[in-house]
Amino acid sequence: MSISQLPRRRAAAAVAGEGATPAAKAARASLKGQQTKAAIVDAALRLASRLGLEGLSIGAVAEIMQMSKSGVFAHFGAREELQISVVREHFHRFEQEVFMPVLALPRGLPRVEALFANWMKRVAFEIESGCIFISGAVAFDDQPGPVRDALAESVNTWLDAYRRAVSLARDEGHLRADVDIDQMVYEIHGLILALHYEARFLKKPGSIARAHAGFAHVLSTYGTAPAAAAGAPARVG
Amino acid sequence: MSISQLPRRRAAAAVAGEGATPAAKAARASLKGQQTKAAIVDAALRLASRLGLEGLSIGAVAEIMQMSKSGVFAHFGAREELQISVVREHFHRFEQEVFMPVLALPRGLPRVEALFANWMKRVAFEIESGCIFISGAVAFDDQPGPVRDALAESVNTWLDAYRRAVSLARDEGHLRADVDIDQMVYEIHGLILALHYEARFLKKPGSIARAHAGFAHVLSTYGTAPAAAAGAPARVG
DNA sequence: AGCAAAATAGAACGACCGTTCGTTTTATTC
DNA sequence: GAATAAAACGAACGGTCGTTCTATTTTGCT
Repeated sequence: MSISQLPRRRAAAAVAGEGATPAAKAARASLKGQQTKAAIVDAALRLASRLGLEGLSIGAVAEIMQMSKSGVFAHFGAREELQISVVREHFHRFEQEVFMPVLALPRGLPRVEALFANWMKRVAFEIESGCIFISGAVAFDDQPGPVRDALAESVNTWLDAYRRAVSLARDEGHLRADVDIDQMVYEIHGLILALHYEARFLKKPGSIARAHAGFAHVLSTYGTAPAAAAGAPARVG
Repeated sequence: MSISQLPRRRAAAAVAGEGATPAAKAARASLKGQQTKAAIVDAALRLASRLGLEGLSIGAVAEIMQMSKSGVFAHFGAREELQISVVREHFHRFEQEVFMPVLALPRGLPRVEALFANWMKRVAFEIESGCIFISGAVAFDDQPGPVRDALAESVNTWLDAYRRAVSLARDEGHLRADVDIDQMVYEIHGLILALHYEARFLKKPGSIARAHAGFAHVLSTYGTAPAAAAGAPARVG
């Protein structure tokens, strides 16, 4: 089970050889090849988190891997492919850490709350390393191409998953019947973006608490729980 | 009058010559020099809005200006100085378009609303051109130096000004007495960031309306107006 | 007009980039 | 272990970048 029907990366397909297209010289990969490629993507992901997707250079990755530039390059055939691999890997980890765990919870408000908590946890961690979904969005917002497409697809897949969770919560009666799903997710997304901005760039303390308080505030408005009807406290310690 | 006590760019100071420090070869600028420099910064600002501050190259600016690279370079002595000039110019225009007009309004809620409206208007315009305060924050969030400092100083100056306006509104009794200023501005900032993200990167329609609805929602929670007490409509057309 | 200074041009440098190519080393398979 | 294919290397190419240096033009002032 996965976050959506996103076309999965052909895993066993690479082993088959698939007709041996000469132009796309993907070829069949050996065991060692797959391992080092995965290690390269891992290193590249760490690098791209700090420097951004556009700041990702093959030479820097090669130095970390203690490999030659051409050795790293050969695994991807183009820098763009490396960038796309990084985006996919980031999405995969995001899915594993944020989305998958909540499937064990009952649908409705519990999942909506847990998804936000996991999302927050991840972005809070990324305050120090940087978030590719955020930095990549800025770097590629005006630059069409496959990297931008992969990035937008990942983000949209996640946001759609969140909207579905919110929608279920409304169906369960945990949220007001007239709640605008897009509006609620928009406001929650803003809380996350403000966290990344104020904590990572401005280095303003207390941002994590403000994100949590903002979420409680959103719930108190759109939710149907009796405790929230009177309005949540406007101040947070 | 200005948005704050931010140290203004020495305007007439450059004419004096100030002891002729040889290392800082700013020297005295002729009339023509000042004009072309201003034109360069204008072109650079437009370019940096699209490509980001780090994507700003002297060669590209020179081509737009129909000048030689070295001709452009000589006005700044370093690329970093050009970037800083762009940041300052962006701040200056932001101040003129967003902050200054509201001083004509009575303090309190009217100013808070007008500031948001102007802020929104500007960011909505920047959906097509890009916003330096947002793209620059991501590009320089992990890269210390004078450019980052200039950027953070500008943003903090603006956010502080907004916090002061909110604080006055609370003093006037237009907001709840227990409102947390930082919290409220954090949430409003999130609405702006979400607008830039969803409209410019994801190209999702209706984002502007959602930002407005989000602001109304914030006001209905922190405000004291009787109409807002029952809660604003959760859905927006 | 004439002179000093500022503005601009042009060529070149060193660094880094992604990419290509031919070779060599390492893995996998029979 | 020999044959074969994949992986890795190392050098080089063409390009862009910021920057430097020297020469030339333009401007501002008396």
